[in-house]
Amino acid sequence: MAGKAAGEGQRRHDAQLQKLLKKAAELFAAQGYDRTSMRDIAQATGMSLAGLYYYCAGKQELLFLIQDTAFGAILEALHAGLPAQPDAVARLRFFIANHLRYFSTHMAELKVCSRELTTLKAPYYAQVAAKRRAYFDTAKGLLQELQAAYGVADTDLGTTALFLFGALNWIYTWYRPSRDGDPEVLATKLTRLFLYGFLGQAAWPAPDGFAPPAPAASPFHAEESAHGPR
Amino acid sequence: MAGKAAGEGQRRHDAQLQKLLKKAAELFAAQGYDRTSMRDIAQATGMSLAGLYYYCAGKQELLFLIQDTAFGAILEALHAGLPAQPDAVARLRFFIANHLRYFSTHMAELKVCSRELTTLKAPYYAQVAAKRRAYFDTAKGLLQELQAAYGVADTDLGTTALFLFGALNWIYTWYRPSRDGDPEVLATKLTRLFLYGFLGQAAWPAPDGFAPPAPAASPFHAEESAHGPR
DNA sequence: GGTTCGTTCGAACGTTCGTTCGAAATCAAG
DNA sequence: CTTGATTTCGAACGAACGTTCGAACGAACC
Repeated sequence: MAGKAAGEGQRRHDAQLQKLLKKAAELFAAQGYDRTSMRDIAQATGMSLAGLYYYCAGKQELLFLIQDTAFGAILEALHAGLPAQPDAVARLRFFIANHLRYFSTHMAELKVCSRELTTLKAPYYAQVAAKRRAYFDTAKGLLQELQAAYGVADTDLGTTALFLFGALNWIYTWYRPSRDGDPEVLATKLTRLFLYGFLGQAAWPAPDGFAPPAPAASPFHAEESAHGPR
Repeated sequence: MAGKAAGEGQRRHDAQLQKLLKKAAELFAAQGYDRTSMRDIAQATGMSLAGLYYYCAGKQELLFLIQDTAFGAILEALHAGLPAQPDAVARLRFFIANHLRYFSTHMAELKVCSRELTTLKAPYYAQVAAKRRAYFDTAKGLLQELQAAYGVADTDLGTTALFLFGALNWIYTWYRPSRDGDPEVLATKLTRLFLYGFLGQAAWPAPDGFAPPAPAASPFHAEESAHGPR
């Protein structure tokens, strides 16, 4: 591999690494990081135990690469799509839908991101934490927008954002594609629940699951929101 | 220890076991189950490594006892207090407050319950899962009550309940008593957010954190709910 | 003192872990 | 074929793991 473009070998090398990361993520997601041994990963990839170390520096680096690329991708997709959203409500729904969309296509990776929050150590931890912080701050910014636009009195946006993140990050413990259906439908449901609450959900007209949220002038329809007991 | 009531020795034995469970829970919460060794626990309790096995059958049983007693206690407190609540809204708030109250006094144990959901194996897992299921079903029942009382159209209560559990179970990742304050205040905040949403929060008059929720005839105050952009 | 019983522990067992290393295998280029 | 770089792997290392076992301890009873 001297004369040839040197991109050929590079590409193959990268492809092998991606396959390794994919299998590792699946095992970490299924059994947890600590209960997964390098021997498990070797067997799943068809490589030998020693062969793994040609593609990565160690077990921690595997976890780091999984988390870092997952957070990077979800952040990139978020910032790529946000500017096209017409208003604050649509932006929040896009944030939620983006999260669920990425989750539905990379379930193992995102599960590992949620479950192994504190597993990485000194050199690796900081970089992932920075991306997670950026992600959180973006969400908090969206809530601030909503707060300003609708005159919401909320003295403690951080806590509110953490409740939302809780609902999002807990999904990995129960979501089953066959049972829980399309991520877009789930995103609509969670957006409505978060914005209008369990008792006020009906106030937001449900698009049949897919349509972007109707950017109605007023999110409340007076007649519909006047639910009372009986 | 033959003539003496045999309750004296029993009591001391139990006290020692409780101390062991407490320390084990703290270590499991701080480092995770897998990263905590029996040697760590021995050192934290002042016992020798072999001495631990006089009080428990093994590491898995430690985790089992921690999870089983925690779930048992929170379930008992829940069913003890629910009947005194006047209406469906008060019952939901009590459920949330009960969870946060128990969390604030047994942070390590509940963290271990949330984080090590799938760690227990065959003989132990089923019993804890049954209690967790009972806890979840109680919450779902409360939502059904609310649904009936307020005419909420929600085709999928299970998902809604899981969003609520997500917010609750995620708290262990960020809650710091000094920063995040009283659990009762947090419970009020989460109850309002869940029932009325981020945009509808103001509809529920905020008791200064402690008072039970006002069981207003209508949860929505028409004038206040008519927030629009700007 | 001697016996008994509940309690503690040092020492070790067998296993599994992450990682390393030097040698083989593979393969395009000269 | 030979060369040289890239890729693979068998074998082993030292460390840490959960658990076991038999001996020792201390306090109560005869």
